[in-house]
Amino acid sequence: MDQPAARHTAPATAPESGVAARRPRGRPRKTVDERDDGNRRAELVRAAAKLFRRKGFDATSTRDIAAAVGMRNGSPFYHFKSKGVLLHAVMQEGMRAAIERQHEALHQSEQQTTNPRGLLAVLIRNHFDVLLGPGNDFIPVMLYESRSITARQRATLAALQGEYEAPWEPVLQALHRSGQLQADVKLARLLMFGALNWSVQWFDRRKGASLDELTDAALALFTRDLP
Amino acid sequence: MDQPAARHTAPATAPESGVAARRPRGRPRKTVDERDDGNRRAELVRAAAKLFRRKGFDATSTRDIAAAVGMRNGSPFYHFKSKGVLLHAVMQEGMRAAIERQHEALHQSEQQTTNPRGLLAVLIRNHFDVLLGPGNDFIPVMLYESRSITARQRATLAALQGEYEAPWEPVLQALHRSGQLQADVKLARLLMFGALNWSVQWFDRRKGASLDELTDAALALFTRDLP
DNA sequence: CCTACCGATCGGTAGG
DNA sequence: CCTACCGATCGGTAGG
Repeated sequence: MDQPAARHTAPATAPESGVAARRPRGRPRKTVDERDDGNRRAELVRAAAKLFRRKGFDATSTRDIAAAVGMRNGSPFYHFKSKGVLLHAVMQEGMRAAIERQHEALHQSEQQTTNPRGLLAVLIRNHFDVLLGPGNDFIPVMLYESRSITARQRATLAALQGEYEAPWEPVLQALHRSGQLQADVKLARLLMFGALNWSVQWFDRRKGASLDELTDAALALFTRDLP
Repeated sequence: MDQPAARHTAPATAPESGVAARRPRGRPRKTVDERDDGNRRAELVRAAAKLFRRKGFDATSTRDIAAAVGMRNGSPFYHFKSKGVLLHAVMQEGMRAAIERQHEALHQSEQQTTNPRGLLAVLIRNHFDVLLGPGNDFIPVMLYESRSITARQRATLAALQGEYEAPWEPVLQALHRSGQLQADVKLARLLMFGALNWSVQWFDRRKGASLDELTDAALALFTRDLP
């Protein structure tokens, strides 16, 4: 069923290159210069996303995450109340960035593209970027670790997901009306997102198709030419 | 991105109905009657599949699994050398059953159906059954816990997956030749399986579409009528 | 953000 | 397959 992808056995506790060295030691906490605090938090989220994606949420210890940013065992809890809150932060940050990125992609192309098929191409291409672009670990974590968040956390994410999916709806409706998309729109959307999201499992940036080729294939698979 | 699905918070340690009561207490092990041993092993695999699916591999303890079949803490290790071997057994058993089921589905329909689109319908419908049918936890576990198996284990599964996918290839090729499938065949196969496999994340047997309706939608989405 | 630590859980094993 | 147990790991906290 198309489910390969090597298990990265991981160098266990290798800290990010040089990060530990750059850590300002005796600095008083919470000075006027808040950049430091904010950066540390963002570093934690980024490192957590990377580890959660590679090893899974349960298999990643908070000690792993701390080590990745050059902190000691208990220090992540200074920034996040619990490991679960950190996971949620990864997902939220991922959705926030994805929504913004999609906005920009649509805005940039709106000058040239107005036909539904072109818009779908933009949406799909951007979605592949969000899923498979270098350093984009946030959304894959959200997609594959949703079991580990609470109902309340899931609710706030659902709102963001609705925001993300909103621009797709009119495009799919238009394609359906013109006969370029035959299937039931709601089921088509679910199946389409599945096809795209699953690419996380098999896509390898180093070999095989490019994201553009992937987009072409998806578009050819899902839509037909105007009758 | 279409990623809801409620988290089954689970009744924690409710044993299978009556299983514990039926356990033969003082029976000597390994008598001529080997049925018992085989059944216990199969029970473990089934219970493990159910728990692995609901809570994830890492979040499921071997104690959970033991309790689910009315065993004590260490007893699963009498049947399986390690938790990882048990996971692998779940996946293997799932693939074995899926392959057999697919064989039968193709055989049964071969009398009536010879056109590629009809065959694809049979394959997709059967795949939905394998993924979403009642009690079918094995394949979802394989799809979503592959990170937790070793490279060697993955290799044996890859062989089975190849066996499972084999009948799809000529069907997709034929559809491509006739113009009913436009996209590149290899990428189309990967995207299609993604669309189907992802249904595990959102499909709810109790509401919404039936597996037949799902199959229709997938077929309409992926293929076009003969030109 | 570090130090030092606690309580709980877990995979697995010996020995019957 | 049970009993009893070990060593390791983990999330989280107090106190500075």
